[in-house]
Amino acid sequence: MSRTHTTSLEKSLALLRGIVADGGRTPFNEIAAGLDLPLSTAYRLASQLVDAGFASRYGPNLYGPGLAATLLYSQSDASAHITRVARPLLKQLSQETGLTSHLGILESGMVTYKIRIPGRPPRAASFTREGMQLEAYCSALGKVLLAGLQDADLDDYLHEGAFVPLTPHTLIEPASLKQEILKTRQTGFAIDDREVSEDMICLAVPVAGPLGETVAAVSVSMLVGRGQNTDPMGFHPFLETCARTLGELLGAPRDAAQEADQRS
Amino acid sequence: MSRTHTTSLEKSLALLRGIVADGGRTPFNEIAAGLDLPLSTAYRLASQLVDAGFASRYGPNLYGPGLAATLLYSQSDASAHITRVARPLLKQLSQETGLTSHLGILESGMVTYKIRIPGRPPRAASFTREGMQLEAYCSALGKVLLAGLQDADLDDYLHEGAFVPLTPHTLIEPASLKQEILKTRQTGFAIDDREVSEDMICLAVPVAGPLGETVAAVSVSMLVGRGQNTDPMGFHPFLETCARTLGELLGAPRDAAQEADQRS
DNA sequence: CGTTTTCTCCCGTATCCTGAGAACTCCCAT
DNA sequence: ATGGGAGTTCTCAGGATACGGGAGAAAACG
Repeated sequence: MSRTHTTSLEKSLALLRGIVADGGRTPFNEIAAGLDLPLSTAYRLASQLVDAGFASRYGPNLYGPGLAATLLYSQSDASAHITRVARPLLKQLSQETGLTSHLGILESGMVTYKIRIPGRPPRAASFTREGMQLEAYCSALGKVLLAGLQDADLDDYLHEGAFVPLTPHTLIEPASLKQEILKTRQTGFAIDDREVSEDMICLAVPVAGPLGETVAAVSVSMLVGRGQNTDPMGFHPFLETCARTLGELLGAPRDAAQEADQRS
Repeated sequence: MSRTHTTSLEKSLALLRGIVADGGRTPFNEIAAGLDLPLSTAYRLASQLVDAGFASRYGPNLYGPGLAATLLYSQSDASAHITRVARPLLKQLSQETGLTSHLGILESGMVTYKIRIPGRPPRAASFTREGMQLEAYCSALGKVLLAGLQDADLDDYLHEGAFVPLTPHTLIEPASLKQEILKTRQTGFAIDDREVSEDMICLAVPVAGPLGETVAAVSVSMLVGRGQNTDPMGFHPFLETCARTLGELLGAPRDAAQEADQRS
């Protein structure tokens, strides 16, 4: 637990993280205590962070994000970064499974499809395009992403939405949707069984970010004809491996399995 | 020039700045060279930044912003920070001058009034409110903020706009607007002489941010009756002092006077 | 005005950072 | 294949420099 052999830069950056984490609400002495930093050291480091513009003094016992760093990072786009890292992995996933794979992120209540890798053989009538947006409630990707929300945000979504059925299988009851999403949190995957299109089944799992939170989701889609009852769970290990690898590349903590940790 | 006595954290943060500065376009060896860092040292520091999630490896000789830090800082709002720091200064400014003072920032082509401190005596019919948005081309604040744009962005603005005259004095010709803005860049201030309202004159100056760029503008407004010809330039020193102090609090470089440095 | 909390400064010590160079890995041109 | 060059990591010894306990300003508090 106590990582004794921590270098000075590590300490400073951990401190910075603590300072910026919630916009400067955590008292400084708590942050320092949480990192086992002697106060005198913590102050010295903090004042250097301030000098460099990465942090800022908000008040007594209070630091917050610095303007320089805010401006600096405001130009960089998280989803672009994820997309860039993810694309080769999804290509491999489609290679292995022969299925169409997607990566999606949640943007203001809608799923944005950032990556789409066609399966083999490339089925003609696949309707997704990169960059397109789709309602979240009906797709496997969407359900996984919704499962990653905080409880409060999730309830907001469920209460405000007008859920239109795309197929006879689409879930449109807020109650059963919530049920489904809670189940997703436990199992770590979601299935779309012809809920968005009559001939399509999808399986999706979350991708963990640096703090273990869900930053994206990946899925595989299979077309189903009449009668043939293919089970998507056979592909789950491939999908899971892909998502975990991606998460690690994005800096997710080691143990961030398919858990969804929900705070108040 | 060569700051020999630089601490390790300073070096690391300077390196990080260089890495994040333009989304990972600058080759790593150039950054290191620019900071007089031995390559071996630079690599060591960079890999620590990557481990901490503040930077990310984009490719050979290429680093970029890290996802963890991007997510971290994406929650913090630059304009809120500026507003918080600026408010007491504007209060003092209004005290000293007896005029109504404003702080505004540019948001997608419009000026957002973030702070409004009423003058003395509090004139009744002042039409600005905190949080309100106004077209940029007709106010002193707007002209200063436009003057802070890159040339390309400025031209975009001038070409796309439909400039509606609010008073007979409003400039609506793109050419004369550009003229006015170029003059503003040189002089370091802008005047709105009854261009937005028949009975109001404003004087505005830019506020410099951490890189010397314009991040906001402050102004004082005076009501003019018929005949009385008050010269707003008498208040310029007060305004200038306020803007400079604010800039320093925001981490502006010492020498960022009223210069507007324009890059290609 | 006394008391508590926050914060800075000092200073000897040991730590850990430094940076040249060797070594390794790719990648490309020959 | 072979050599060369750029990119990257590793090693290591010496010394700068970061560390952190503690004293005591300096604020906030009551």
